Amino acid sequence: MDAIQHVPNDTKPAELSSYDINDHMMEENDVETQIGALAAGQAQGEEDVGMEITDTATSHNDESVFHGVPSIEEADIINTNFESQPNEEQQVQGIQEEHVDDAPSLELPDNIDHEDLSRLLELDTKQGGEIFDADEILEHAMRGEAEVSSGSETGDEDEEDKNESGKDEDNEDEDDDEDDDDDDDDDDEEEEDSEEDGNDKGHAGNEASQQITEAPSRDGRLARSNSVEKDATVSPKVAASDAEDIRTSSVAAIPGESSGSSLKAQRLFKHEDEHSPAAILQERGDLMRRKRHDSLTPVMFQQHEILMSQMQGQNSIDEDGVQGQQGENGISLPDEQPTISAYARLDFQSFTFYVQTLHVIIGRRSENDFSHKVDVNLSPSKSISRRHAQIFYNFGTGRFELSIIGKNGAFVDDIFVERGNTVPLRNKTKIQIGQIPFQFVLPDQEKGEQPQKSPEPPLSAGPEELDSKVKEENESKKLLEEIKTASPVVSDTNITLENDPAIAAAHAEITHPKPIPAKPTLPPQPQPQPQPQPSTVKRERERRPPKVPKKVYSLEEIPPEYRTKPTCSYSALLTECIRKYSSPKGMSLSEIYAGIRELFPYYKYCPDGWQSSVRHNLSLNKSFRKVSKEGKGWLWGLDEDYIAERERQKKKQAEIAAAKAAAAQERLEQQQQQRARKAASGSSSSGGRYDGKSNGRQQSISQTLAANRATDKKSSMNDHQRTMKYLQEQLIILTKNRKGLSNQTIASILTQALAMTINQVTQAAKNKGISGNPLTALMDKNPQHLNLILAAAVNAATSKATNGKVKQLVNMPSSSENSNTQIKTQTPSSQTTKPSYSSATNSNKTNTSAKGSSSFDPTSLSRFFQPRQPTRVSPPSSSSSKPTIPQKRTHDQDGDESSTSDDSPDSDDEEENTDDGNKGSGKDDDDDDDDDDDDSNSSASSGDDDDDNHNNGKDDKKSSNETASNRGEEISNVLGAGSNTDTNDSQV
DNA sequence: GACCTACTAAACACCC
DNA sequence: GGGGTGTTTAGTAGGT
Ligand SMILES: [Mg+2]
Repeated sequence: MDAIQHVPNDTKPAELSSYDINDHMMEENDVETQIGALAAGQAQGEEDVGMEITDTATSHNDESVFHGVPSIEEADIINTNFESQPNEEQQVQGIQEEHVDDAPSLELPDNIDHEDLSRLLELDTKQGGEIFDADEILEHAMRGEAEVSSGSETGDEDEEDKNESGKDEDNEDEDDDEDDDDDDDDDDEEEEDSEEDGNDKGHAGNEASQQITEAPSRDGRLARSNSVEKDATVSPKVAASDAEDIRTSSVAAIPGESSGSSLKAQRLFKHEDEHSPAAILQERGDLMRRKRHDSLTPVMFQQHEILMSQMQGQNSIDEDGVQGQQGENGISLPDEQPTISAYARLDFQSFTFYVQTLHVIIGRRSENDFSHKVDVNLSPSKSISRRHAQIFYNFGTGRFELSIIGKNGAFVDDIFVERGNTVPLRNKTKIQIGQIPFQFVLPDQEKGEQPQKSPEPPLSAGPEELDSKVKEENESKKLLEEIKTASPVVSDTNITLENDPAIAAAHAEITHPKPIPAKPTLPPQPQPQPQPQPSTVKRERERRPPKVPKKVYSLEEIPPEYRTKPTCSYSALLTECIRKYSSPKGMSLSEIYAGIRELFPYYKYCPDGWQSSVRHNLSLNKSFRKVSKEGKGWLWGLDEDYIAERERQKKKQAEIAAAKAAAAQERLEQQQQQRARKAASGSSSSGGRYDGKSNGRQQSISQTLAANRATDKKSSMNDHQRTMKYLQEQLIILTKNRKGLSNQTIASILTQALAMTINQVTQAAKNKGISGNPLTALMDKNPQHLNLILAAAVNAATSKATNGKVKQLVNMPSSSENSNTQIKTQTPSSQTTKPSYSSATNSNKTNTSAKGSSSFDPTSLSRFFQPRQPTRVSPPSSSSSKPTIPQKRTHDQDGDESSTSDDSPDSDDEEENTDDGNKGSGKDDDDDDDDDDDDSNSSASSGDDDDDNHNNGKDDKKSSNETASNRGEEISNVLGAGSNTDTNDSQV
């Protein structure tokens, strides 16, 4: 127990997890304080760091408590503490044991293929990079949180880094990214851990630490064993006892998936974030941290076990928890198995660090820096960067890889690897960072039967099998998935899970000790596992038979962030997933499922059914192609050519659109000028509409694709185009006097103003229950009002764009007189109504609208509309009922609660399109901001991009402003967006 | 109301 | 033969 208590998973923050070599030797100082901070309070007293931590952990251990989950804060604190702490921390993270070199040899199969460094390098950049990308986001979030919670530490780190070297900074950045990854991993782990912890009571959380230190107390192990059960299947290999451990590990494995996912989790978070804003971010951060903490623990694959066992029972966990000591090694319980579950271990001269998470950061910890997560603190030597290297599991390659972040590089198998390079790690790979040599050791796979078997690996767990068996993984993965699902909560949600009793219970089940060794099984809740299983081990499958139906989560069990369906389409999901996790060989369906779960935890909790959609998408969407056949099915990959083609088209169209827009603007300006001069009364016709089309919309690929269709729509477009044209013209007029603002600024202002106008009008109309195109209606019926709105929007946008330097670009008509002069010029292009600007009349509305020129007041619109109805009947009520904002298939949201429901969104479909992907893109927008960008890939976009457009339409409404503003694109663009996004197609 | 897009579900056929 | 996989079709829902 103690041991378990020692370090609660929770407590461990990612950082916590970190293991300092130094720590061992060094002090534990800070920890205490931090610990004290821990709110839990429990801990504080306790002890030394370790204890304290433990305490918290302990408390947490109790499921209830645990669930209570240490608030993020606590977790964070803890983490920090841990960091500071030496021993425990060490334990936590990895498991460091002192080690006896002798560790039983792990036999590692070399599943991992060794590749040439060069090769590796290549890989690194690619794959590794991607992974990290996701993390980056997380990191940001994390940092933010960190800052908030912890305080400044992050800054410290950075500073330190800087101090160290400019490069370091870079490294740090990288690190950050990595960290993110780590976080993710950790998170996953944490989840797992948490679960385990919950079950184990602390152990789980501790796992990492426990493992590390402890030899695992039996209890812990037992608990694990429970978890192990799940794992069991996974890694049969290990001896029975080991098996148990393994199981635990497997459990972890399960989590592993999650863990694996955890990496992605970040992204998920992002997505989630999308759903929920800042709060979510914070949560993420918290999660991240927590996860991290937890992450320390986790996993476990059999390998670990194996390792452990091999290592000797050494570690074996003493129940007691010697945890910390364990590091030492040894000991242990043979039978039960040592239990440390880990994906791999790092054998240092004086200690051993167990890699229990999918991402381990190796570097130099600065005492005050909590922000940086350093799982393995090599030395205070400046020659070692804070984040000098990171070991992570590359799902794409299915193996662990070492990415060198530190400026001074490192030696891998006696080959110098410069910073920025990534090298694959295989069993017994020698690594030297600074003056510290160590060896990367994988657990024997043999024992486990298949090295990887562990299921999860696929995405999550990767480690296990890393290499080989991807396929097998599939199965295992599935298992894992299931397992995950079972435990899911844990993993993903950490937090929530904690909260949820049910979850806890589930966890408990999972962890339950009972089973011990042999049976793994997963427990997902239902799990029958205990069943007698064959003795042996691991055959999860055996257990599976009972196959646990996927657990149905209650709302409470699902973390709030994961209750809503991601807004992105399946095509976007798939694109992102494949981009991020796929190996050159492609991804199997099960891997894809796992990847999606990782990226979007929502899918961990929702009822099955989405897989069908995924398959449907893969088949129909041309962006996805079969890469190679493996096992029952194919390995899927992205059809980059197709995607690239689409991209090209997209760009092309964008360029064309831009050109048109520019031309149109000029024309308009000229025309307007002429008009002004001539003062021609009826000038109405502006001359060619400059293509309404031109509105500037850039056609996206999808659009292009859809172009054909678009034509059909043209008719409908007319109004839209006309309206856009009108708006564009008006804007141009309104911004004639640029007041010295740069074109860019003006463009931004125009964009924002347009977006604001569209949004406000649209929303106001919706609120009023007006369907149809309110802008057009307004333009036709009350152009003055529209002009005022535009003017107000322009001023608001101007103020915003210039940070208040220029509050007005347009002189708002005090009341009646509008500044209309300008406005007057205009007329809605074609049609009809020409606004009689002259009158500036409508002061009322105008005024309101005008309100601030600076302040844009949409409300005025409502007024407008109300009366207006004539034009459209708007049953206000009904419409009103609807959410004003057109969310895309927000249903989800609505449904959010119902996880099951579907919500969802978007998607792709392609159908015809062939395109496939196009559709998805819509979301992208959102994503774009977030992810895409980051990823750059735009990935999502890529495949889906097209879709995006479509989506855009929907989104646009919502975010039109944002997008527009963000992008600061040209007016035309904005228009395009604003109007109907979909229109894109239409545009054509 | 017609069309689209996106999603879901189900039916089938394949393959392991 | 079960189950995963891949394809196809039908139906639905929200949006334009
Ligand atoms: Mg396809």
